[in-house]
Amino acid sequence: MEPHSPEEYCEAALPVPLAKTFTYAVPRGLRGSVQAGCRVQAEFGNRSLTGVVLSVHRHKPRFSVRPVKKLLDDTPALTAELIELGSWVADYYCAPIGEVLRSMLPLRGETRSKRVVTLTPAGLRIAEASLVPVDVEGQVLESLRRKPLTYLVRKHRGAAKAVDRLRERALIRVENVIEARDPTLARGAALTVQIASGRVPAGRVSATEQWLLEYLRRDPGSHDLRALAVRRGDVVRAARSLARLGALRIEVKRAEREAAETVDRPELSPSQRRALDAIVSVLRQARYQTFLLHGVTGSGKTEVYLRATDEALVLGRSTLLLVPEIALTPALAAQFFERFGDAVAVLHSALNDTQRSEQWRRIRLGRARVVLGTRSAVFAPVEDLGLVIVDEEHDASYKQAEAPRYNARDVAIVRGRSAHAAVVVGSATPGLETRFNAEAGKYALLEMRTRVMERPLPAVRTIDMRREFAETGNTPLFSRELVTSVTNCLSRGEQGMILLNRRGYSTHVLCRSCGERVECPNCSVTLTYHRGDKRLLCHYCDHAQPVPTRCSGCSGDYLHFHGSGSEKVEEELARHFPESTIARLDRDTVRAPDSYETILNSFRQGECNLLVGTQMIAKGHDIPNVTLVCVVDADIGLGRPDFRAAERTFQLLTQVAGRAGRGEKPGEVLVQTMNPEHYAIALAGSQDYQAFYIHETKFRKAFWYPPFTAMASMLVRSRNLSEAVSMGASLDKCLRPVPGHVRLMGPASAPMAKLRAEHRFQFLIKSPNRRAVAEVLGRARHHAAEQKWPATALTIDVDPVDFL
DNA sequence: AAAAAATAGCCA
DNA sequence: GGCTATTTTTTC
Repeated sequence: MEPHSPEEYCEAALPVPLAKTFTYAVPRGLRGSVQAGCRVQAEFGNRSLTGVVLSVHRHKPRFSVRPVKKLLDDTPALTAELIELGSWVADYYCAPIGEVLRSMLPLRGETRSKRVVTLTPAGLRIAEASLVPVDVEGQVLESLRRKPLTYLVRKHRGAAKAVDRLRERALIRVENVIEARDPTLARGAALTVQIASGRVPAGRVSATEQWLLEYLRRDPGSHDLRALAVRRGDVVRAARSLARLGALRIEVKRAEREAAETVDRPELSPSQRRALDAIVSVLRQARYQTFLLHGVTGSGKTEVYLRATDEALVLGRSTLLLVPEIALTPALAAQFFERFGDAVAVLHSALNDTQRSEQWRRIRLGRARVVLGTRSAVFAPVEDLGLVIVDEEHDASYKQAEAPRYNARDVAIVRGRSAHAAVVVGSATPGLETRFNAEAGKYALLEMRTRVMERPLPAVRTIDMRREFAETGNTPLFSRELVTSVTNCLSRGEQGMILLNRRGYSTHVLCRSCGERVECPNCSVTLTYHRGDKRLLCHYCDHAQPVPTRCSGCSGDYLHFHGSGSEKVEEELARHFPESTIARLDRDTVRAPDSYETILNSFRQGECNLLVGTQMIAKGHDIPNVTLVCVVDADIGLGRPDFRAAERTFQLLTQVAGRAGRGEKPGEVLVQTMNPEHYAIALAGSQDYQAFYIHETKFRKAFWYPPFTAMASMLVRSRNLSEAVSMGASLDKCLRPVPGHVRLMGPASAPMAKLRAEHRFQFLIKSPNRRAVAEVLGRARHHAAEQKWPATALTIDVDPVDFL
C-alpha cells in the first residue's frame, strides 16, 4: 500500500468581481509544484478560468472542492512582493483580489482559449445509430463522430443553438480549453535594430521603411533583424537606409550594454545637480524616501531622471519610470532607449497582447532592468527595485477609471517603500496633496525654479472677455488681441498653439422656438455636434444620431447650434487666417494608433504653423519654434462638480503656457476668460504655484477636502430609477449615524444622474481618519452583500479623481 | 461577470 | 401545456 500522503489544497484568486478566493484541490501529480504566485487553470461553474494561487495548505474545507485542472507556471508569475502589493491594492481600493491580480499580469498573449465540443458516450451511440442527419443537431453529431473530440462551433450555420440543445440533453460536452501559444516567447537574445532618435526622417520613406519605423515606435528597443525579415521581406535593406538617415541604429549585439558615456550629456544646472545628488544619496543607502521634484516647465526634469536611472543601474538595481501616456511622450522614451538600450522594456496600451507579454517576460527574467510604462507598469515584475519615478505625477490618468480603481502614483510610493527604493514624483504643477506631503516633511522637496539655459518663462496675459463684449458688443471666439498676436506670430514665421479643452463643433443643439435641447437617450447630457462625423455624439456612451433638421418636440425648424469646441476653433482660425496652415489634435483626430505623433511631427517640422487642440496639446512635448500659446476659454473646467476644478484649471493653464518659448525665442501666452479674478486663472497667469497652493489649501481645509481628509465616493446604480432610489435610501439607513469625525453626504443624484441608461445616486465620505472612511466602506459592502445586490450595483471609489 | 436555474409572461 | 423573456442564484 502507498504511504499516506495528505491532501493538498490551494487558495486561488479568480478574475471575478467577488472579494474572496476559491479553494481547489491540488491533484497528486502537481503536489509540490503548485506554489503561491503560480497561475492555474481551474473550473469555475461551467467555465474554465485562469487564476493566481495565493497559498497552498492542508485544511480540508467543509464544502466540496474541484481539482486544479492545469498548472500554468513552473516558477511563480507573481513574486511574494507583488502578491503583497496586490493584496494591499485590493484592500485599500475595495477591489476584488482576483481582478487586481488579473490587471497585474499582462499575459493574455501567451494563451489561447477555445471552446472544444466532444461527444458524450450517449451522443456517440446516437450519432452511430442514425444514418442520414436530417436537422442541424444531427449534422453536428455526425461531424463530431467523423472528427472525434474537437469541433469548432463556427463551422455550421445555426449550430450555436443546436449545440446548446445537445448539451442540455447531455449528448455533447462543451469545454473551455486554455493552451499555451508560443513557447519561444521569451526570446531576447541576438537583437539588432534599435531606434536612435525617434525622429522620422523628412522626405520620402518607402512602405517597408514606414512599417519598420511604426514597428519600432510601438515596441521600441532592440529587435533581431532576421526575425523581422520573416514578417516583412525587405526589412534589412530598409533598416540600412534608415540607419544612413540617422533614424535608427544597427548594431551587432553585445551581451552588456555599452558604457553610456558615449552619449552626449548636457551639463547639469545647479538645481538639477542638487536634486540628483539628493536622490543618488538615498539610492546608495538603499533606503526608502519619496522626493517631490517640483521643477517649472522646461527646467530639465528628464535629465535628472536619466542620471538617477543610470546610477541605479550602476548599483545593480532596477528602475520603474511611469508616464501618463507613452504616445504623448515619445521624446522621453527615445532618450531612455538612446541612453540605456536593451536594458529598457516598455509597457503601454499601444502594444498588442504578444508584445506585452514579451516585454513582461524580459522584465521577469531580469533582462530589462529599466521599465518605462503607463499606469499598470507599476506592477512590472522587476527584481531589486531601487528607483521609482512618476513623471507628471499630477496627471489624472494615473487613476484607473474602472475596477480596480487604483492610483498608480500612490501604488508606486507604496511599492517603493516596501522595496526600500528611492521614489521620485515629478511635476511642474504637483497635485496639492503631493505638495502638502512635501511641506509636511513626508516627502523631500526638490525644487527647480528656473528653466535650463536661463531661458525665461513665458509672459502670460489674461484677456477679460467681459470687457471685449462691453467694447465690441459681441462675444466672438477670438478677442481682438488674440487675432493681433496670432497675426504677428505668423508674420515672424513662428508657430502658435490654440487650446480649447472641449472637442466637437458645438456642445448643444437647441430649438429656438420651444427651447428643447437634444439630449442623449442613455445619459443626462446634451449631444455634441461633430461636424467631421456629420452626427451628434454622446461623449459618455457610444450613442450617435443624425443631425436633426427640425425640433423633435415642436417641429420648429430654427435650430441653434450652441457652444464651441475644437472643431469650431479650427474652422474659425481658417477663416481669420486664410494664409495659415492648421492642424488639430484631439481625441477625434488621433483615433488611428500613430496619428498623435504624425500630427505632432508635422507641426514640429513646420508643415503647419497653427495647432488647435484639447488638453492633449498641453502634455510635455517640446517644440522650439512655438512662441505663442492661446487659451480660447479658460473657464471651461471651473464649473465642473469636482473639488479639484480650480486645481485642474491651474494645472492645465500652467502646463499649456509651458509649451511656449522653449527654444531660443521667448514665449507669449494669452488666456481668454470671463473670470480674470478667479484665483486659479489669475495665479496661473502669474505662474505662481506657491500662491495658488496657499489659497487652495485654505479652501480644502475649510471644506474638509483632501489632503486634510481621506475621501471616498460610492455610487449605487440601476436601470430602474425607483430601484436606484430605494438602494440609496437603504444604504443611507444602514450607514447612519456616522461618528462625529466622519462626514457622509448623500444619497444625492450623481453629477451624471444617468449614464449608459443607469440611474445613479452618490454618497461622499470624508474624514481626517482614513480608517474611519474604510470602516464606512466596509459596512456598505457588507450591506450590499447582505441585500444580495448585483456586483455592479455598488461602486466604491477610494481617493476619487473623477466625480461623474 | 457569466452562466445556470427559477420564475413570469404569451399563445394556441 | 409548451414556448420564450426576465430575474435570481451560484460560482470552491
